[in-house]
Amino acid sequence: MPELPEVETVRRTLEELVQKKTIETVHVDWPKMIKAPDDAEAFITRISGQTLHQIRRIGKFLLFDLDEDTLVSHLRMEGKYFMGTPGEKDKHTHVRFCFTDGTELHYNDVRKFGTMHVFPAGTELRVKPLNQLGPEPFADEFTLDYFQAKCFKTTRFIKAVLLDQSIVTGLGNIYADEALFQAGVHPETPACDLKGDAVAQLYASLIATLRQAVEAGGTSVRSYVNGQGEMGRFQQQLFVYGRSGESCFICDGPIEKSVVAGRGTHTCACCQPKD
DNA sequence: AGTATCACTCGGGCGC
DNA sequence: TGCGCCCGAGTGATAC
Repeated sequence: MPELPEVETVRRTLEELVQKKTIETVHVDWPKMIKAPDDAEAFITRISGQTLHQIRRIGKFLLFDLDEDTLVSHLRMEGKYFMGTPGEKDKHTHVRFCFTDGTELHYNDVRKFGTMHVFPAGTELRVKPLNQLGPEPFADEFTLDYFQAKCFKTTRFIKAVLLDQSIVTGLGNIYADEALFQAGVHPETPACDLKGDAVAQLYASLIATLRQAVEAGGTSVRSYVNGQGEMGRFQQQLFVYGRSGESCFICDGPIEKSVVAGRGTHTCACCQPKD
């Protein structure tokens, strides 16, 4: 499931492949994934003829800057982009962007959970789904003070806080579990009960974990590959995610799996004591 | 208002 | 072979 590091890797690899290409036409085989404009035909006619200038990323969203519009794309669970063979598609390819030079960008999504919105350029940050997002973990606004204040005023489990995109955007299940482990914090700790040094440790851990994952080109679990079809390397550095039943690299105790905030959660009881 | 819970989107993969 | 169920990001509805 692509989180910030995976989406950033897709952004980097994809931008090289499609920058300055002009969309001739678009084929949409699953109209339900087009959320704005209201119908897929309007989506197609609107972006046809426009040139792609750059790809930005906000949280887990990709933003394709066109001449007049911005295409906002969320990969959700298993969405992926790649340069496809013109005219060739498998049953999970739902959108094909055909460029004037004869090449095609394909959007493929087994789960069909991904979404696309098109807005007039410059307005995308003022409307859903981007207007509810909190700061990026690497942004100047995401300070320790900010994070501390958010934690201090809620009784929710810290894991739920980390997954809340309106508090900090880009974290998902993998990096939430990894950051909590590295900080030695139990995911079911009420955020307001965290000691000052635990908040600081967690703040540092989540930034460091995400930074390392971006450097490694993301984590390949399930089917994630970047825009050029390559796997990420960060799975070699996971301490807890997907390791239930295996032994902890630090203390040799068992990695346990439970459900916290409605999500499968991986912990080491010894390294992340509940109190 | 903040919080918790659920339904919903979907299909591969699983257990039985 | 086939059925029911789980998983999960995000949104929206509901209830307290």
